[in-house]
Amino acid sequence: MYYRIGEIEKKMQISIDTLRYYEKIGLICPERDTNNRRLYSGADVAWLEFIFRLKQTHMPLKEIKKYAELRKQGDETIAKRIDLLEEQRTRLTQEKMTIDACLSYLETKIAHYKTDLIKKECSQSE
Amino acid sequence: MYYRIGEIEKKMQISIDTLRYYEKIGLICPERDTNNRRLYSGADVAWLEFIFRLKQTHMPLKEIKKYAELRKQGDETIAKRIDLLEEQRTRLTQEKMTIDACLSYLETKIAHYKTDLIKKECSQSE
DNA sequence: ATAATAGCTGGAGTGTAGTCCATGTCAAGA
DNA sequence: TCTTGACATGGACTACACTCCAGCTATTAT
Repeated sequence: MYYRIGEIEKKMQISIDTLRYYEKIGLICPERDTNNRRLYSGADVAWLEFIFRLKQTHMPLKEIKKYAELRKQGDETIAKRIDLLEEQRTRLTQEKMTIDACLSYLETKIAHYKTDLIKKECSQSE
Repeated sequence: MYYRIGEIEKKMQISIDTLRYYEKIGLICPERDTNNRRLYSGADVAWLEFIFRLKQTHMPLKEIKKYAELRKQGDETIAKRIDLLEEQRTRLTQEKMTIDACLSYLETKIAHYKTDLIKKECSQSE
């Protein structure tokens, strides 16, 4: 099953321009039909989904590209790819901790503001 | 207690250029000494810490600036500030879920690659 | 036959968040 | 007095990740 660029745009949340940009920087390389139009395979779709996930979690395209390069080089690079994925796992675990720290900071701040608000209301009703 | 820009740079992980940039876009407005040099108060430091946290969790400077504007306008805006902080809390909770989804995706992928590696080793030892 | 639709290319432009640089001022130490 | 160090300013430059545009081609619908 193949998809054309417009179908991919609708299927996933990636604009045609972005898809072409990703190709330009070497992230993805779909086949072409006889009229030179891009044909994205099921494997391409899976890869785009992966890219999408990595981007959602703030991996820069440069990093994603490293992984893409390894994919292109074939099975010899599987060990290296595992390394990259494990690094990313570590980063994400770290990031969750950062978020938790920020969340508790927010809670404290919100709580402070709320008591400020109550004080204000009291003084106004005097 | 006041700090000069070089001290702030060392104290926190923010370069002098970035500190001046933040001032330019109106995020922070330190006092000045008689020689026009910036003097950051303890409150400024606390505010920079807050900015740092928000940035760590990917809030764009524009959003941070909204909050900064409300701060400048004084106590009347506390309710609005609570709204912003609660929105951010929602976003971060959401983001944790995104990260978890990506993490389980990574686990699956790593597991697949590892079985691939084992297969490869077996076929090589034949 | 013609017009609309979907695609192509190369290249320019945009927004975000800095980062760098030339030039200048001021205070303190040798 | 002279130099060094820390600061100031305005403005140019950069990296990243798109986004837009002009001009072209091929397929489909009327």
